[in-house]
Amino acid sequence: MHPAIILFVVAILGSVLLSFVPVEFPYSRPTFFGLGILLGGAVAFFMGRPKAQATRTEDIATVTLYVGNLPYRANEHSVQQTFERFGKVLSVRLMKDRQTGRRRGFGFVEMLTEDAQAAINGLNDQQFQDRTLKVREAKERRDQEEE
DNA sequence: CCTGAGCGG
Repeated sequence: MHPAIILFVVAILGSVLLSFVPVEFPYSRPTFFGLGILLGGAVAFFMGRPKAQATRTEDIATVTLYVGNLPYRANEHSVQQTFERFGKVLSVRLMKDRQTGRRRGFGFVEMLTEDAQAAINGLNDQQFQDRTLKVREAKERRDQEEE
């Protein structure tokens, strides 16, 4: 439900509640309505928060980098640390065969678009744990990312 | 552990 609707309903509810309080209730109807607005606003605030975060996440421009020729002993943490020398790393996925559990020697690193080129320049064809890394923009296989 | 081109869940 939209936060604004909740705000409105709570406000209306607040003013209607006035009819159930004694006549000598010290607060006026507009004041009560105002309290309803405040309460509704608080509800709307907390309901709106996760939504706002999701929107911000979608607004971050990222690229997924293909990382090939990885050593089988490489773990996600070491790869992430390596790429973080060049910028913000959003996610690291090292692909391994689901049946055998064997590492496949490549993976994907999601980075901020503004940092990705530096990571490609800095890491492609560079040595990483005795292997020569291949780093380039990933071909989008499933969903489309910003470039 | 085993493997060496490769673009995923």
